[in-house]
Amino acid sequence: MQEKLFEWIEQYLIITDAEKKALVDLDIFRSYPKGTVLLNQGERSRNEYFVLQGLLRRYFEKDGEEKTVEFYAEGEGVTPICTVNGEPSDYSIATLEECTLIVSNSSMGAILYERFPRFETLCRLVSDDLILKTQVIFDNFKSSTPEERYIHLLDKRPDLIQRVPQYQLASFLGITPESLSRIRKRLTKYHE
Amino acid sequence: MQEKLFEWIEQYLIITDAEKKALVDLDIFRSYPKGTVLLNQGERSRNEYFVLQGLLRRYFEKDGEEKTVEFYAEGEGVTPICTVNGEPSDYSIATLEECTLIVSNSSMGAILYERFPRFETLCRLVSDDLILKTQVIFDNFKSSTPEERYIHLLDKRPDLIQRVPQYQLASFLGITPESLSRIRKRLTKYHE
DNA sequence: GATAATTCTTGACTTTAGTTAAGAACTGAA
DNA sequence: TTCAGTTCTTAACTAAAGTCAAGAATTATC
Repeated sequence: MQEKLFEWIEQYLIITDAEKKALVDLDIFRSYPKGTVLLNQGERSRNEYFVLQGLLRRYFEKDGEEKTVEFYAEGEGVTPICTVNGEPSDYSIATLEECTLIVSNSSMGAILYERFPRFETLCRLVSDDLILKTQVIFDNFKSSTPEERYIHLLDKRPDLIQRVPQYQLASFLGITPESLSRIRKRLTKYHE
Repeated sequence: MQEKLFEWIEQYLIITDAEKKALVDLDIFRSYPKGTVLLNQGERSRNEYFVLQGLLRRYFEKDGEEKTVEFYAEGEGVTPICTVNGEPSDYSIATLEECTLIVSNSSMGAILYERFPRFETLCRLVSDDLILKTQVIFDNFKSSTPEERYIHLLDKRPDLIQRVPQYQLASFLGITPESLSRIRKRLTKYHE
């Protein structure tokens, strides 16, 4: 399972065996059953999560509604966003499936940075990459209609369509479940 | 003018005089008149821009339309997004006002990282901060109506309303200029 | 200061999303 | 297998955004 982590890291930076060992020694691998709430909106936590197996959902409550804003599948990580400096989190995080995760916190990060300065390089590279991806996604989102956004999702993250309830997908696309249902109907009509 | 840069940096990390000098020695301060296109969609460039004075706009062409996706005012920087590894840029960048900018490229970054490792820490902190801000903005955007998004903009970046043509703001909000015009009308009606 | 170009507003009309409500389809647990 | 709870679809209606076109207001240029 930890091989998945190393594979992912080595997209960015080749690491030594000593560095691998340092990571494993932190004892950060954890499993959770489906439906586990890892973090509740309003709670303070410094944990960060990286998905080795399974699917996470990040969401928040607004006007009594649950708004789903992001999913994290294998090889994706919940950045410190929800877990900053002991501030109460704006978001909740829950597992949508049984999950194997890497759970770390900033003090572990500090230890790693000190012992292996290259981890800081790694984190910067990962951050820069994430900024880039997020911005492209946001820009596309802005300049698309709900229908185009759904088609785009079908293209880019087809797994989500299978793994996630539609009302959560709808929220993720910034529309109502009813609207998503109609969009799907519209698309099948013209596609067959 | 360079004081502005140091002020901004020291939100994240206090730097020494030697480090300040290293920055200034890179000779990175540049001025551009209003309307200068710094980067054209499709061009390759490794430059990064940080705004000391003035306003930048990032945009791209889609269906023959110019889609404005972001503005960068004083103290904001165009991250390497448009300027990755010699890939043709997905975006254009232009000045909306006369600008004083810091123009740097990744080779300068590499020099700095080597001579002053703390710059890598700085960049990571800045990146993490940007990820956080961008995600919060995106999440709000997703779960808001166009009208709410405009009200939010009024609240968070009132300067933009003054400094940017409305049709570019509309695009930035993901709507048509006509729609923005009607939203403004609606709001003044109920507000006075 | 007159003219041209750009930007903004308005109106009429079309399309799509939001809302509310009902019921169908599916899922999971006893 | 049945029942309850959840999720998805449909329908009727309302509200808002997109589109197209015209003209008003503003800004830039000579």
